Amino acid sequence: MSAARTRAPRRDAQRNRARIIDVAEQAFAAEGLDVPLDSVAKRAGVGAGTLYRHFPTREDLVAAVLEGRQPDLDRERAGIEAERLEPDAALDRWLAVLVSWMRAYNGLPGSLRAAVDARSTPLGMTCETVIAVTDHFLGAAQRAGAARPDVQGLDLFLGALGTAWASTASSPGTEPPDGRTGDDLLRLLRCGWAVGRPG
Amino acid sequence: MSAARTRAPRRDAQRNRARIIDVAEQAFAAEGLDVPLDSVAKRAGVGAGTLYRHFPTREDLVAAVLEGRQPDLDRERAGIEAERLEPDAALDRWLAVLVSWMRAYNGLPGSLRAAVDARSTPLGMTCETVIAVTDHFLGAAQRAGAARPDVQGLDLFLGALGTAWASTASSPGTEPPDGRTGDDLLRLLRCGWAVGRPG
Amino acid sequence: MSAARTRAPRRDAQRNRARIIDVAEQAFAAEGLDVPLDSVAKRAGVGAGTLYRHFPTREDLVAAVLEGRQPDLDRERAGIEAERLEPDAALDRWLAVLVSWMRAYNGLPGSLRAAVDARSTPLGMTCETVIAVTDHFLGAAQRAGAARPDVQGLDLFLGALGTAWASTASSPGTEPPDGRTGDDLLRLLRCGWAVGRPG
Amino acid sequence: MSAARTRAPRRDAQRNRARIIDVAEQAFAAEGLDVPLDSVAKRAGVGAGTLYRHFPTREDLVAAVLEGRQPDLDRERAGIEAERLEPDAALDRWLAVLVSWMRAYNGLPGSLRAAVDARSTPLGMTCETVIAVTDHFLGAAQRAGAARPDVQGLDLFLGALGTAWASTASSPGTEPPDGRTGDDLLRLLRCGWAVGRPG
DNA sequence: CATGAATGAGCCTTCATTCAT
DNA sequence: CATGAATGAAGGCTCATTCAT
Repeated sequence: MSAARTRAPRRDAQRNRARIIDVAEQAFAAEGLDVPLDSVAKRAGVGAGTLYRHFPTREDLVAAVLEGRQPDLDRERAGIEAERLEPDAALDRWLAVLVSWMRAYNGLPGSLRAAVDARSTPLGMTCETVIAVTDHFLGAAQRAGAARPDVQGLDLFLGALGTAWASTASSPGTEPPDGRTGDDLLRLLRCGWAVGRPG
Repeated sequence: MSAARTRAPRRDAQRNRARIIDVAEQAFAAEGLDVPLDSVAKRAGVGAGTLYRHFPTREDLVAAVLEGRQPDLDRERAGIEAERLEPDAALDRWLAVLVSWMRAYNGLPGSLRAAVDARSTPLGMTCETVIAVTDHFLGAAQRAGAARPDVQGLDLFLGALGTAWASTASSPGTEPPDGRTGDDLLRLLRCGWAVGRPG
Repeated sequence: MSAARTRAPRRDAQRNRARIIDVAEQAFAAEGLDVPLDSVAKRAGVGAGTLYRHFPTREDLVAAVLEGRQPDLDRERAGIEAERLEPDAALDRWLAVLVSWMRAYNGLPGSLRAAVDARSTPLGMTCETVIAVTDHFLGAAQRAGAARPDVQGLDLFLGALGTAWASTASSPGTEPPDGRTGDDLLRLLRCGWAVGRPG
Repeated sequence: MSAARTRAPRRDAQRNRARIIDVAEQAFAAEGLDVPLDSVAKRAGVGAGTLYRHFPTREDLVAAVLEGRQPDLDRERAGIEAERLEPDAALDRWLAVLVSWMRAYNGLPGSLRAAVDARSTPLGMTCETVIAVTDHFLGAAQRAGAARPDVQGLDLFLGALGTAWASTASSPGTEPPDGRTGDDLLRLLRCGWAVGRPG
């Protein structure tokens, strides 16, 4: 790995790219996905053109930020699998992770919602990855007879999206309501396949 | 009450108000809740100031439009009750009505979502009315042991909101994906209490 | 003229409109048709939106400015006709007027060139008007056997456009070269019909 | 000629230069002279700096591209002379060639127009070359009494420029109107001297 | 000598809200 | 009470040119 041979005219470029992503992450978290890209560029100490060179589309930037958080998602997944839970409980947990992930930035559900329809975009691919994992957990639950067979990962993904959206303020600044987090909604969503037997 | 002495003081106003609402309804349906108010005013044949006088806030206009559709909702409710279904089936039906109602205009879920947090506004009161009905059906189901006791009408309202949102394109023109209408999502939502036991 | 009865909520609007046109005329003359509209608005002392309200398109503004100069053109035409010249001489004179008119603002030939292809726009209609006059003079010359019968007003208009263009700097700032005005070109253009009898 | 001893010092440079010109030719033809130089560099597989080193100015690049097409022009000229036409017919043919040559790339007339005023630049020298040939044909016609004596090659060059410009859409994509090609204009231009005998 | 990343000014457009008439 | 003109901030995007590597 002592690969310090490659000509590296990209040293600062990569640094800039990383800084942009870093700044964007914070900006998204603080002001939502709608924050003016100019302000991101400024805060990152680069020109507008530089940001644009790296991320021609806002979506591209969002995708890059999410990519940076991918390890977290992988870790969560591994954690769930390591616990060797019942299939339905595992799915349960995964959905909770999903919703939480979607709520990271204001407006993220909306972007993901749009990306699901437009595969092939970087963000669309991120969705596909996540949906695949969901399918994985869902499949196990279905094989165990713990989930309805006519449901797909995409359904759950969209359901989680709606849940995350409903529990998030759409307009930046609106607070995540009065204690009514998405938990109640999530509970409903879980019930969908975990069989909400009151008994 | 003493007949017609005044030339046309309030007559015009009411006519204008009605026309604005009518035009807005069409505009909302066609272009979503984001239509420039200017264009609504123009299409209604009134000045921007007039529209503004009647509806100081876009929310007010939305509320007025929804008010006009309230009878439909009442009728639906009456219809469900007239059928004397099992409590859970009735709730089921009501939720379907709810989601459908929320999907009438692009962007409506978002406005309702915001209004729920800000009661006292006209739109917030509309929400309360609808939530009350939901509580009515939910209560019956709960008393019949057909629904979890720890869920509230607000939860279902928010759930329906998320469902309606997820099944609606945010940007006008984007089609409700590949056949995956909100029905699948709705099914999940219903399952939450309707007991989705595959067996 | 004592017509001060009509409700006139447009008094200032018209004043603004006039001022914008006036300022634009100067700006076009000084910096060419490419001046930033923002600067025109600023110089006219109005907001960007106001300018935009009056002239949604740059073309609309150009058309309005030209409209203001229409009387000049009419006067020129009347003057030519008053002289009762031979048909070919009259056409000759009119073409000179045309070229001169086209050279008023840097970039005008280009806008007119585009407008000819897209009738129905305000600028396109201006073109049509001018072409009609050209057809008038050309027709007379043709009937007198002094001009080729297979040429149309549009041909001469385009020819004049090319002539005006060739004698005007395209990039603002470049001076109208070294004494080589459009006269030489115009001479060529005139010859096209003045002596072009195939027979 | 003595085979390949030097690794590739000048070889690359020349190869790059050639490739850039080649790519630029295609880009100019497809998108006009306004293509972003960045894109040309990218398509040529070189860095922007490299392109810039070879051609400090866009004009320089244009000149280089035209230089590449010079043989065609020479061949045309030779062809005309080989036919031993009457002087006026020869000039006629040459002008047609000229206009056609000017219409090769969108925006070319504009660049040439500017270059005429600024001799000494590479593009200006290209113009001079072409004007010289025009003078050659024109002179012959004048000596034969077939062309007005007070016209110069530069006049015809500018006339051809205007003709080429007027018959070319400025915005890429706009078609050369409804069948009205530059032929009609060219016809006018030809007439200017072909029959313009003052006598 | 090549690379290609960074710069950064500049323009157009939209629309909610106010207020003179 | 209606009108509709004016406001004016704000944001996304491009691209020629430079210069560090």
